[in-house]
Amino acid sequence: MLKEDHLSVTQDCNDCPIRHRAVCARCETDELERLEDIKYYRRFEAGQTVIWSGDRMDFVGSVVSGIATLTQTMEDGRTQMVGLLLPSDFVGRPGRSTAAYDVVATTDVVMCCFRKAPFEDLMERTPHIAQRLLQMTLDELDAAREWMLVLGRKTAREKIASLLSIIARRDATLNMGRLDGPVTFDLPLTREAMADYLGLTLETVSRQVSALKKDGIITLEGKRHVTVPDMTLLLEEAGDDTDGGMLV
Amino acid sequence: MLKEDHLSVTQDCNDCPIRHRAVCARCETDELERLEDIKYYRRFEAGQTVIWSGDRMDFVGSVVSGIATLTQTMEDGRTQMVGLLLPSDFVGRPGRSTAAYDVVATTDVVMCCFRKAPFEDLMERTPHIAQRLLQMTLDELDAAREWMLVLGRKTAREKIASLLSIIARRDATLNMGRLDGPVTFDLPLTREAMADYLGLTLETVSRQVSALKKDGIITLEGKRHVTVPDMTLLLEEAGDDTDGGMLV
DNA sequence: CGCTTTCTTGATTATCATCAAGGGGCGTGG
DNA sequence: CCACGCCCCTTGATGATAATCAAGAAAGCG
Repeated sequence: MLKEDHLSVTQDCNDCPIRHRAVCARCETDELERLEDIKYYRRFEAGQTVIWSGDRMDFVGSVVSGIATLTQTMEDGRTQMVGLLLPSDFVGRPGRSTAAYDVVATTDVVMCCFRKAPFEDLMERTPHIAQRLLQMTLDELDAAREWMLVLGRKTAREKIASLLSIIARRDATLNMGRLDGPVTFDLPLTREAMADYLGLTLETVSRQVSALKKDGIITLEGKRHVTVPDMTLLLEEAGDDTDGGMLV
Repeated sequence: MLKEDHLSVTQDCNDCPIRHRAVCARCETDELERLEDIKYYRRFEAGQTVIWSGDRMDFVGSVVSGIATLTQTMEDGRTQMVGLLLPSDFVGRPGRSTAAYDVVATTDVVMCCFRKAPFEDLMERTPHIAQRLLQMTLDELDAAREWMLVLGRKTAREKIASLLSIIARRDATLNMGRLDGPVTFDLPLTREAMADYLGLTLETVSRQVSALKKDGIITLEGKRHVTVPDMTLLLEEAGDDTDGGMLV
């Protein structure tokens, strides 16, 4: 009902909450204006599929608010999450016409979309866009490689601790929180989504979360609200280099 | 002894075997000339470490010949391969001063290196380089995501079959081979490297290779020379969508 | 308040890791 | 040319970790 109202809330790029972190971050005023010409907002409800793998993609875009996941599914139903899309993250690949992964909204999501063909044209003529996209893609590649170590070599307990650290760190940077005292955040994922992220079953996720709680590494209020009394302990459980630079 | 000779073999970009696939692929003649000014060749012997994680990196570059690996290692020694670098692949990250991963030469390797600072300058002024690097990085990200499915959700047997398919496909495209008859190739990796690639132990790799051999999916001459009588069967073992487009 | 979705916990099983021993190829040196 | 040693690989026995199967509790929602 109010949906259409929400759609029009964020029309002006200057008021955009992701203005300085998204693919448009480096654009000058005139470049932004050209992006405005081809942009439109779309809203997706929690649980809704944004794009099916294999579907034709005629837009690319940025997550403005909410959380979405990128997943791959095998024929027999086994699924692996391969990307977690947060506000300012980019969706879609210039130069490719069909989606390679399922994109699903985990919470309500607002996306700032660009029609693909005009966006590609603009990118050819606007180095600032391509430069920013390169930077973002390199960051994602680094994240993917970190993730590969988690998937390939860590134990279930370490996997859970790793995921919690990642979410805690992100929340801290987004909300200007600090990492040297107790850290508190909400899990944006169900146990099943956590399992798909980590290559585990949801039962194992549940058990390991309980174990970390029993050992005092974390405390829970309800199932989703997590407090980490001492980040150092959590990072040790994750098997990461002892706090190396992370708390700085 | 002949080493220094080899170093000077590939001095002219026009004769370069990776000219049309590396980061310089889109460059015009004048752009290439500016790259020539800042490039130099380096050779690494099999087993030699190209860069240690955490080390200062004052160059970036392309693999000209040979194979190198990107690996991460945990404090207790567990290691995960996160990249397999083949001829034309790019090493290093513009805008970052220290290496994030160990780079190790698996075979003898020749690299075409660019001093980092001049390369970054040149990239700012040469969209053709940034564009090509973006394309290559997006491809790597796709490969990493495919790899994540393998690490997170596939069984040991499927992992081995997946790796063999990847190598077979690559060999076919490099050597203009076909994938619709028997396919033959050499494994460029030891059992241990395969294990680090797949998140397994070398014993499990050995057992699963033997099992695929016993079941007639592959045949072996020696330990490294593999023949796949029927790619369709191997792809089925890998758990991939039944040959979908792969044989085209 | 009842229903569905999400989560927890227990019992059992399967898969892969670990520990252990030995085979085969290859280069080096006697 | 052969013997020795080293590296890489194979195979077997055993054990640990996480998956599977199953039941029920808690939380969210109409």
